[in-house]
Amino acid sequence: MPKVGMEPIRRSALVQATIAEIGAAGNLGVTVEQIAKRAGMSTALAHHYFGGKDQIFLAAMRHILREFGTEVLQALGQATTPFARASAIVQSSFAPSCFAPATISAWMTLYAQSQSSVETKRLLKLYQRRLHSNLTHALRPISKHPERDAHTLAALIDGLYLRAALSSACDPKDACDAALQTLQTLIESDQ
Amino acid sequence: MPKVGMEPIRRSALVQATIAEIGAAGNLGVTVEQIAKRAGMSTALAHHYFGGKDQIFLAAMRHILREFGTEVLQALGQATTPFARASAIVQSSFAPSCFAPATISAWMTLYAQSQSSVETKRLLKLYQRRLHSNLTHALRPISKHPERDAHTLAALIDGLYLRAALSSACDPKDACDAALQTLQTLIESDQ
DNA sequence: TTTTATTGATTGACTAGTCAATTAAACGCT
DNA sequence: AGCGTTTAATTGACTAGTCAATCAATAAAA
Repeated sequence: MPKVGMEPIRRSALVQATIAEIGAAGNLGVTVEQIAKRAGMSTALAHHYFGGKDQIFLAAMRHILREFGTEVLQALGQATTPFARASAIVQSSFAPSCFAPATISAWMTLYAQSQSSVETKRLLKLYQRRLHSNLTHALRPISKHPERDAHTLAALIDGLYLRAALSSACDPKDACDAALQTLQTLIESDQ
Repeated sequence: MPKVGMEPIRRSALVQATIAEIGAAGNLGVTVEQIAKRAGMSTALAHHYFGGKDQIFLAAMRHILREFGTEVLQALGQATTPFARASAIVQSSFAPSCFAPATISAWMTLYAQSQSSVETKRLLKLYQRRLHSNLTHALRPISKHPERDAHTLAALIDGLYLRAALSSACDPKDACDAALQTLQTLIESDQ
């Protein structure tokens, strides 16, 4: 029963299903059939709309990155002071949505895939550049070394995320507090 | 031409070949056949000694972690002051051996696999615990918050490593300097 | 003769991707 | 409004390939 205009609906369903399946499996060992089944369609249709498995995965990765980007943008919009801006970026990075099992798995997979897929690497670099740029902009009025501190803070966020995501008693709040604490220390230091 | 006592030789060759293949492929999409071929034996023999693909990969991961552990231990042995100890840990984490393509890929794979393999997760936690413990011990005499600063520094190391490993112009030295700089800042801060 | 090392050949299962065929909506023409 | 044509949606069935794991058989050392 073909209804016209299904393409965006199907694509979105496939992206959602992909993220869900990666979350359930924990890695990229997910078949197109599983994804298509969860999205309520045949594998042929999935191939029809995306062309291949790689494209499906890339679309899912882009979706996660875009979602994170809007979350940061929204948090930044409500911040009025430079410190509040830096703080908002940190807090967005440890938002509950970033710790959904599917998101964690997708993020880890992103790192692993970046070693063999240039497009995945490009995506990851894009995320890192944006994070760095946002932090630099926020820190410029309050830090003596905005670039350097942004770099440190960005790496710290990634590292704390890794540790929090891996820990069984995964507590995003502790990681967030640690990052905020270090942010404070960095801007207070003269050196 | 069966010579007795081949087991340790074969196992070691398989581990080396696994790391090399992961480095060449960039991910876990490596077949037992490729590994066995590089190690100069049949797939049947690889299965004979390790039981299965998972075991081969786990052995490779353990090997990398053990190698890193001895590197840290050696660096610690030459350090006399607390600061030198902390510095040695940081520098070991950014040693050239950690940035061999194969090591980078293995490390990324480790993160990704930890989401679906409990044994891999266990290995990764072991590494993190050791790093944290080493840092805490080194920082105790020179930091007002040894535990907290160790946690921060450990996360920073992981994050800086990720960024350095991902960057095209991969410069371990810059990452190392950034970590040392932050170490300095942390122990100088009263707060 | 027992044990260890070793492999070629094979099996069984799985998977990405293709394709021809089907259904019905949309469109154009009168 | 009716009718034929084009187009989008959809899938079952199939292909061609891959891969982990097994096993029976062989060779030589103990």
